[in-house]
Amino acid sequence: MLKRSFEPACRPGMILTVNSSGSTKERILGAAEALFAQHGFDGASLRQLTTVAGVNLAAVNYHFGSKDKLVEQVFRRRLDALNQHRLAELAKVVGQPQTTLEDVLAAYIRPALELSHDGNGSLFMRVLARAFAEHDDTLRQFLSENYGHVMRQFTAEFARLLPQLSKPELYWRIDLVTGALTHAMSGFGMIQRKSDVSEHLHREQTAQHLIRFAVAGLSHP
Amino acid sequence: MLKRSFEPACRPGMILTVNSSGSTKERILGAAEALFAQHGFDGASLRQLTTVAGVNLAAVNYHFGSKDKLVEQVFRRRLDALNQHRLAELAKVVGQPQTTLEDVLAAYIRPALELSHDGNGSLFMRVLARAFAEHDDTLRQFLSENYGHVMRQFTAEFARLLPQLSKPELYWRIDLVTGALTHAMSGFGMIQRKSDVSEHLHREQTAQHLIRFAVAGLSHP
DNA sequence: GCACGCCATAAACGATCGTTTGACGGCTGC
DNA sequence: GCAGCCGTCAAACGATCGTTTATGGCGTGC
Repeated sequence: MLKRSFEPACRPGMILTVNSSGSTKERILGAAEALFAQHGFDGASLRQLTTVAGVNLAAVNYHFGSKDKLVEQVFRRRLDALNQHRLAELAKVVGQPQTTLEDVLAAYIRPALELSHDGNGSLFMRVLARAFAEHDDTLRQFLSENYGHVMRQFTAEFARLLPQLSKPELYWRIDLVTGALTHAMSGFGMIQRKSDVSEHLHREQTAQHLIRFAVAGLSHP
Repeated sequence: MLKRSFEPACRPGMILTVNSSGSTKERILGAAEALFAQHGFDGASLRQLTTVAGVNLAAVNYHFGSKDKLVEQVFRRRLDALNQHRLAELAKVVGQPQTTLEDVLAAYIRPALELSHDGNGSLFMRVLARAFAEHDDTLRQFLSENYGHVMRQFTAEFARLLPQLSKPELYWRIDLVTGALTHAMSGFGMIQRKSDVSEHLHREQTAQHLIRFAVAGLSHP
């Protein structure tokens, strides 16, 4: 059921395409993303990680200070870009005369979807799904402190577009939709790869499905 | 970000009410459920676990064979009952002349909700949410082998009630709904405790919300 | 009475963990 | 030329991991 073995995790067909490209810090971050997605934060050891990254064992503590700090940087690297992207998209649609729920949801979902379709980005979505499942208070606080304002801005927009819903009701629905999206995004790494034909069309279809699902989940009577 | 420290995990206000009740095996299963929910399968050590359970360190390997087997039993104990309950509820509604989507979803959701509202059962839902996020193939196979027939039965019923949806479309929506439910159930351990007044009413409201959300997510045009 | 299975216990096993250390080469600026 | 920082490296540190072993108490059946 559990696996922490070292050797089989490095079998030939593995991801370990991360090494031999970019600086040491970037290689570590890439390998960390892949191994955290596969084996979790506890399950992935620094020895696996540095082997996959093709760097020395001590490099992690030299460049990041500790394993925990490395975890934090793995989150920061992706979430900074993701939430910036989300805010930019949101700013675009709220400026328009007739903002719809679909527009706002697209601003929330599309950036995450693009990330999950971009090679290593899909691995990060799995890391994120793991993190949500952890229910760790430290992580919760980290997310709230650094990216809480984004969620608050979107929530305010949802509240404006769905005035018939009470606050608890709205929060609840947002929570459910968030769960569905996280679940879906973290799974795309596997589903999506089944047919790589017309990648762009597939991505557009996916976006439409997710947005429609979210609209239905948020606005049903 | 990560915590595997031993001492603070056993601070006074902790869950550790598990010990000193029931047989050794049951105490171990209870403590395992709680610690796996909090710290994950890798993060929870057998030494924490046996301390919380009030049993000897060797007891786990004596009664279960290994830590992995213990994990499996933690799943079996709850999932056997849960899926049996689900099938019983499903059998009730499909026997009726006019089966609705709400009925089938209620048969799927209510048993899980009851489990998540029952003390340690809510901890198990968190364990389950973790397991889903792991994306572990071994676990996937375990679930498919032992409980796949339940999901297949429900899926067939969904397909019968939603003939306008293509198979891929249906599977997708089920996946999204499953993600939302797992996310929600695993979170109830925290949300629900905020107001313990009229527990039964709250539970009924929750069930209604989840079912309506699922109906909307599955059957939107 | 006593041999035998069942279970709890303490102690130890080897392996692996995250982290630290000290030495070594390559580079820049004086 | 050489002092000084930077990044890399092998090696070791103590701690903790899952698992195994040896011992002994306790009850049951012959």
